[in-house]
Amino acid sequence: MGQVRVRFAPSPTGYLHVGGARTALFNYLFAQQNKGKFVLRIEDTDLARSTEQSVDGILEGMTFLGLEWDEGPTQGGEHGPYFQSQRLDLYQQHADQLVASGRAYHCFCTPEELDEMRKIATSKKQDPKYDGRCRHLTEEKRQAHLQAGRKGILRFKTHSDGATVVNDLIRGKVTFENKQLDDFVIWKSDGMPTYNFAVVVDDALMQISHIIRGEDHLSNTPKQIQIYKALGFQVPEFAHIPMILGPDKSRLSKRHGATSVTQFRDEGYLRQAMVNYLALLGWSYDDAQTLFTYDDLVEKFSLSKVSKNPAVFDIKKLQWMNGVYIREMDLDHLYQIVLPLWQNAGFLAADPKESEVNRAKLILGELQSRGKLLTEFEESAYYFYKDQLEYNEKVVRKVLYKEQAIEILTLLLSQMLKVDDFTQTDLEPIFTEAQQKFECKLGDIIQPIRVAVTGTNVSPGIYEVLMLIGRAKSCQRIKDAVEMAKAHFNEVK
RNA sequence: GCCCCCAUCGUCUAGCGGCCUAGGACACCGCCCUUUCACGGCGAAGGCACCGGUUCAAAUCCGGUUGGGGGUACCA
Repeated sequence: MGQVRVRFAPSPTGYLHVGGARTALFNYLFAQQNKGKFVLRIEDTDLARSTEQSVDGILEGMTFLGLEWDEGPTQGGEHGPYFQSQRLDLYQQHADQLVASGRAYHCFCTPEELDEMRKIATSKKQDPKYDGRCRHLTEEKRQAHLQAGRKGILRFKTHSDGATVVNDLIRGKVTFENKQLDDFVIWKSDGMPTYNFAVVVDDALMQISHIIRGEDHLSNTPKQIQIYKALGFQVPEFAHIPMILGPDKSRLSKRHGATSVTQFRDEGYLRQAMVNYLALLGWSYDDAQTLFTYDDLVEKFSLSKVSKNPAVFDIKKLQWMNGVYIREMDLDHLYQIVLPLWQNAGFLAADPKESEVNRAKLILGELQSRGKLLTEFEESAYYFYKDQLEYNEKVVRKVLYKEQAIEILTLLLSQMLKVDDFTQTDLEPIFTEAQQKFECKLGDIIQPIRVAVTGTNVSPGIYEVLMLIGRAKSCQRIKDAVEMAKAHFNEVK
């Protein structure tokens, strides 16, 4: 076997979705593992639907996932160009070749005629295939059509006898009867080649050795194989990986929620989690390992372990995995990632002082095991930074609007103002003494303070929270809470 | 309609004829830890789609049924 060359060939008609990303990942891993090349090619022959914006989105998604391509749009390569729209002359040459060799012919049927043809066929319970009526057009008629200004299209003359076998690396031999195929279009009237034609010319010319793509392409493979052969190209290896489905088992799409990888990034997912999860969608290593580093994947990935059945995308597992990677990450690294988010939220200055950085890391350290998404750290950190608390009304009513809560807060407030150092060592005794005095559980002391200081009943340990918020602000908030509770009781009366 | 692919807990999967009274992970439930929430620890529940074969023996091989997915475009 020569050098391994694989490719990812998205059409820029939308963002990079998880299905495409997973396909790109498998290609990337396979290339890395075999010291081969990973090619990125943009299949933009659909003039109506392709957009530049989509190209950017796809590149952005790939970059986020760390799927670096060896040849492609940005840096080129010796088999370029890498946009199909810039390879028209190549397709033209090969189409001419097929016409010259008698394997392709002009067809002047109108869409209406074709429609009619299919309807009749269907009503007669026959396959709605093209009947090949233009296959034997005389040269005069052909010229006449051309003279009349009809552009026409090109159809491939398929072999209808025998069978075409796709030797799939994942599924084994898949046999298609050639009589199932009709003379399909290879050149459209808008002057562009069709997918099934362009993909073959490109993969052959780009010397792709293994075509790893979604299972939705399996049924089209026999057509492509016939073109490979008609053009005298060597047929590459194929590996059709299973589809990714939504929770309702239908093909994953926008209506299932987030499906573009950049959107996942924006929602706070880490590259490692995304890659790890995607890798496990349709592939597994053994019965024990679920966490894989990039290097691990490159080493352990194999097409033979790719499963044949479609996989349902499970956001819950992705979230769990994201949490795992957040927890595993060392604090400095996590800080670097969260920094821009916090700056954006106004928590930290563009160029924070060292003391601020240290405090931010301490806060983040407390939050680290409590978040599954990076974006959660914005909400869970706000009371360390913002002066104005957003009280959770339900919680306030339940915890603060109690006669005893006012007493507890008042007592603790006076103690906290007196204490030498605002640290756990000095703070803890205050709480335990209060607990004894009120003859209650420690939690009954802590919860009112927590709500007073954070506005909610969920936070890191209370001593850490107090220390990180600081004496002045903590005491002020407790004072505010007491006022608020008192006001509530006055109102009730 | 026709063609192709697929079928193990709710989900992702291990399993490639006896090691399976089917293993792991997520989710769910319970318990522990505890100062709330997480984290962590322990435990429970939960599956070989169905029907026939082949075999001493089948989740594993074969056939059928059912179900799901894909293709059948001048989309890719």
